[in-house]
Order: sequence, then C-alpha cells, then structure tokens
Amino acid sequence: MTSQHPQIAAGPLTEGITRSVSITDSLRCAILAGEFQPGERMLEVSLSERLHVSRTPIREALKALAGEGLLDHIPNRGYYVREYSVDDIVQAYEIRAALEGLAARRAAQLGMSTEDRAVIEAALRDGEAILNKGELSPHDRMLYGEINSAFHGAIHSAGQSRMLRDMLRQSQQIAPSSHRNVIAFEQLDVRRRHDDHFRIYEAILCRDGARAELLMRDHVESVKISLLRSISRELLPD
Amino acid sequence: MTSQHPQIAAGPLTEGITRSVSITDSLRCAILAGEFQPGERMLEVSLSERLHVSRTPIREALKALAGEGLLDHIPNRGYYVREYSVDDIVQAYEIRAALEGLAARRAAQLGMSTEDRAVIEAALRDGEAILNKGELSPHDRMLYGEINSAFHGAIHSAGQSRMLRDMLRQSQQIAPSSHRNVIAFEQLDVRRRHDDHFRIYEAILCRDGARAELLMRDHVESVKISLLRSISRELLPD
DNA sequence: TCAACGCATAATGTATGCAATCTAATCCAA
DNA sequence: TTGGATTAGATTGCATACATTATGCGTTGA
Repeated sequence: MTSQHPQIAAGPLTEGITRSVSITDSLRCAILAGEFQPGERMLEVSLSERLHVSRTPIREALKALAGEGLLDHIPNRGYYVREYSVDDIVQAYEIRAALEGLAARRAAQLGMSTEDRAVIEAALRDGEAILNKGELSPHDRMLYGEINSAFHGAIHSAGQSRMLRDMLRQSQQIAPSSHRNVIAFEQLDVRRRHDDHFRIYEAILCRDGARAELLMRDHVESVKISLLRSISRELLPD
Repeated sequence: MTSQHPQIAAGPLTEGITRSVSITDSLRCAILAGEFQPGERMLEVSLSERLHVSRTPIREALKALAGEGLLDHIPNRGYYVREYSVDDIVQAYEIRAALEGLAARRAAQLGMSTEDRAVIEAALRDGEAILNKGELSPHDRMLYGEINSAFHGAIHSAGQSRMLRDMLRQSQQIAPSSHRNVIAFEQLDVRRRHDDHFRIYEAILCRDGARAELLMRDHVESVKISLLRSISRELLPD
C-alpha cells in the first residue's frame, strides 16, 4: 500500500500553534471524514512522511486521539482506527440521549444566558424558514444540520458543566465517523424534530427541568429509532 | 520546592509492560491519592528524575492523563493537576446518575450473565453480613466500599457497552481525587443504599428496565444529596 | 517611581538515533 | 506436507540533543 490517501491536510502546520495540536486536528478530521478505513493501522513513519514532521508530534497526536476514542492503542503494536459497529452507534445514541437529557434539565434549572437564548431562537427561526420552503435540497439539509448543531450546542453550553460538554462531544463524535450509516432522514422526521426543539426550549424557559429532560431524551432516542429503522430497511430490500 | 512528594512508586517500572503505561498508572494513582496539589504543575524534568526515566514516557503519560480529565494541558506551558470544585463533583454525580441509570436499564433489557449475577449476589450477601454486625469500624467501611464497587461494576459490565463503561469510569474517578470531600457517610445512609441495591437487582431480574433505571438514578443522586448535606453542615458549624 | 524593553534562565516542543519488540518468511526436522 | 524454530525486516519504545517558547529579573528611559 503506497499513497492511498489523498493529502489529509499538510496546510495547517504553520498556523502558530504547536505541530502536535494541529496534527491532532488534521488527523481527527481525516478520520471523521472516513479517509482511513476502520481497523486500519496508523503507521507512525508513513504519517510523519506524509505530514512532513518527525514521529514525535505524530505520536502525541495518536495518543490524544486514542484518548478521544477514535483510535485503539496496543502497546508495542501501534494505533488502529477504531471500528464502530452498528450496535456501538446505537449505544452512543443512548448515552447521548441520557446526557442531553441531563443538559436540558440543568439548562432549565440554571436558566439560560441571553447569548444561549439568542442562539436557540435564531436556530428555531432559521430552521423554520428552511422547512417552510418545501422540499429540502441537499444543501438545505446540510444547512439544517448546522442549525441543529447550534441548537444542541447552546443547550450544552447552558448545562454549565465542562465534563458534561466533553462527554457529549465524545458521544456525538463517533456517529459521523462510521461513514456506513449516513442516515437519509425523511423530511417528515426533520419537521418533527424541529417541532421537538420548540417544545424543549419552551420547557426550559418555563424552568420545567423534568419535562425538558424527558422531551430531550425522547428527541435523541428518536434519532436512534430512525437509524434502526433505516438499517432494517436496508436489510430487507423492497 | 524540592522533594515534597514521597516516592510515588518507582517500583512498577520493571513489570513487563512499557514504561509509558506503567508510569501512567503510577501517576494516576498518585494523583487520585492526592499526592499532588490541585493546580500544581507537573514538570516533565522533575518527574523524569523522580521516576528515573527520560522525558519521553513522562510526556506520554501526561497526555494520557489529560485525556482522562485528570490533568489540564496548555500548549507550551505544560500540564497542571486539574482542580475540581465542589460543583464539579456534584456535576460528576449527576452525570454518573444518568449513566448508571442507563447501564441498569440496559442490564435489565439485555439480561445479566451468570458471572455478573454471581458478583452481585455475593455483594448483596457480604454487604448484608457487614451491616448486620452493628456499628461499622473504619475497616468495615472500607470493605463495604469495595463491595459497593463490585455491585456497580457488575452492572456496568452487564450494560455491555465499552463507551458507557469508559464514561462511567471517568465520572467515578474524579470524586475521590478531591481529597477535600471525604464524605463521612452516616451508617443509616449505608443501610439505605444497601437496600437500594436489592431493589435494583430485583428490577433487573424482572427485566423491568424503566424501574431499574429509575431506582439506580435515584440511588446515585442520593449520594449527591448526602454530599451537599455534609457540605452545608460543614459551613454551618453547630 | 514606574513602565517598558531586553536578556538570562528554564521549560516545553521537535528531531533523530538506538534499543526492544513484533511480524513474517524461510528453513529444518518429523 | 506440516509443524515449529529461527532469523531478517519492519515498527514501536525510549533516550538525548537541539529548537522554540515562556518567565522572571534587571536595566534603562522618561
């Protein structure tokens, strides 16, 4: 196997920060973008040649990514791209549901800052505008994806807990990493989830922590259900 | 500041595995044991001198521990022992409550292996024996702590999710790291929590996931409550 | 007196060479 | 032919030297 991968990204090496962290970012993006096969070995020398640095910052980056759960490390045998089975993805959604529920509850109990509220209200407004346009173009779907991230990000922020934020990021990160499961969401699903957002925000504004948690948990669980549904469809071709 | 710390543990360096991982373990233990002050800087050179290795494995260990949340890393400025406020500990219990609830639900849904059931039944039996002896000696309390860990560990195992286990370990790890909050549990608290264990196990055996989750969540939350109570007592000396 | 600059020291970041370990192919013997 | 041992190549682990960056103190100027 020679130069099987495109280029990853040799650019950000000169961006001021240390090589170690910029390489960590580059490799993280590359892995999440599916530029490495699941289970593939991450050879220190080939990476160092491709990125034009020595093995040292590569090793630091690999260790960091292993800490994030993107790689597995076996002493004396190197790092491997971690494979996530469908069941792993489902588990990640269950964890995310539990944690997002907690974040929503805390947001309701602690109250939201004006900044976080502004982000959410913009997300609700912009999402509404997109969905009212009728059929969603691929570009619209991508746009809605960002709006969705902004909504959840604001609630994570409102949870006011670094540990919670870190764990949420980890549980969110693994789903896109398995390129196999690009869920083609039905338009109705998107509409329904957008409506969920209104209710969740309402519950948070009313300081109803229990309701906010319940709604958020079910909101995230519904994504898990969609995933399972699309997989069973895939197995049963019509 | 010269040799302020005892010895940490220079022993396990020759235990077969790589220096990097054994040093990671040593430092983790030392940090959890409170042998470093919160906020204290972890200097690579002094650690390498104390442990008689070069900076390289030290740096690997520090990066790994930063990934676990025990250290903070600022590029070009080194690693610091992460400080956990009382609020951080409370948040960790809330996260743990959510995740342990999920683990209990999954254990109920998936069923428990005979090994896990055996561990739990031993924990219930041994705990009962200790509690029936009357007043708890410090040694008994430590023993009960291990029994408690065994109980929860079996349920984590029954959850059958690596990501869930990893996150649970992280959320459990930080509480003991803040030596300030050694909660002096009332004996009644211990009794009550042991009874909780029976009910939780019963719910799991009945495959009642919702009930197992509810009970487990409240079980862990009650520890948070005890912590908050003991702190408010501390602030209001009678 | 105080602020700002510059230098000296120390600590982290990176590169490289060597040692230890793993992997796989080859060879020998049963 | 097959099974196991052996050896060569490749890869990771570790140590060390050098480069870069931070930090503290002293000096200088207004």
